[in-house]
Amino acid sequence: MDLFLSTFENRIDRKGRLSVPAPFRAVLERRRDPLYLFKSLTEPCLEGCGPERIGQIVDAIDSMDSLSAEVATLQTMLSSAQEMKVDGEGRIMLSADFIAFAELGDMALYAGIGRSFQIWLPERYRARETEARSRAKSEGMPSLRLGAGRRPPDEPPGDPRGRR
Amino acid sequence: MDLFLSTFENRIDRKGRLSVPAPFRAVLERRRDPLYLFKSLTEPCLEGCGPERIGQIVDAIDSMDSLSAEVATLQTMLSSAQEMKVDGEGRIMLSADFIAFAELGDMALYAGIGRSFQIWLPERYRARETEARSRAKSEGMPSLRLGAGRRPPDEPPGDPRGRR
DNA sequence: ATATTTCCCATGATATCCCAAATTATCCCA
DNA sequence: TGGGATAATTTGGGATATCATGGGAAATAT
Repeated sequence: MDLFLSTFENRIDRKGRLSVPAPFRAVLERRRDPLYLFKSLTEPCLEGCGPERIGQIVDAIDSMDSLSAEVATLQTMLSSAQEMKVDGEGRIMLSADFIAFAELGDMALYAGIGRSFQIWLPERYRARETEARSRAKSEGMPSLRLGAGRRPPDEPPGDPRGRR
Repeated sequence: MDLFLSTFENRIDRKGRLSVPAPFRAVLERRRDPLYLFKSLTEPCLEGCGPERIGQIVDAIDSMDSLSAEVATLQTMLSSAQEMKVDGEGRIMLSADFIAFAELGDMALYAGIGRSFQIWLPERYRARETEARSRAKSEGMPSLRLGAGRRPPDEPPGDPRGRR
């Protein structure tokens, strides 16, 4: 299983082009998957994924009551989604809409979060990261059940298996 | 699977012509499908799709009690449907009836929602989007079980467990 | 005949392609 | 281990193609 991991900071040039990090491109190319971006529903960032996630949303909509608020929410995700064409140099073009939504300037930060990744204004991402870290310190780690989910709950803390 | 995604805002010119977004045209042309538009049953917008969705509606009607209210409702969709002719530049002409129904002015917003798309008065669509986003923030995302896709089929709908 | 609609071509804006420079990472051998 | 060579990646810019849009002329209908 190959995943989107780590963070990368790239420049948005004056034409609105942005390089996709080579490791992310490698993941998509290995699967021969196109890249989709859509506006996050809950945060000021863009989400990137492959087709399978888009397909899940489409199928969920078809199986739900078309009058429900949830369908409207899922439709909002799809109607903000774009299949990105990657140029010969591995770049995508961010629409003005995307740039405005994530409030990007001339730099963008990719944050790999496993099966998908996000694109943030770098300063904002870092602020959020330090915030998350201090929350972890004061409130303790979220309950993480790694593996098959049957690890004994009394395992000693300080487990080095953090992220990264 | 090629889908209708993203949003596009196009002008309705003084002759009443409206460009179909090139990516949407590409989806239809690849399948050599004509384009159908009909009035939404639930919202002040037009729905666009290929023949397969029209066929689904026809089949649904055939399998239902012909005296039921639902059948009358579905028939309303069909009777409002028009096969649109697309000119050499990829434009359609909206009937006065369609324009009045969706209350369109001189701009139209296409919203791709997977296997179909909608046409809205831009301001109205954006208001609806804002609403959906604030609802998603306060009430959490719709229950989408991403990843291993092993959601029990009997899970209650409206599960507030958002993702992440 | 008069009003629409359809076809055709023109134009401006913008995205895409292609090549090249600059930057960074990787490798290899001393 | 160091340091230079080599390769990979990111970034920039000009040329080209695509797309949305507008308008005139031909065709069709009223």
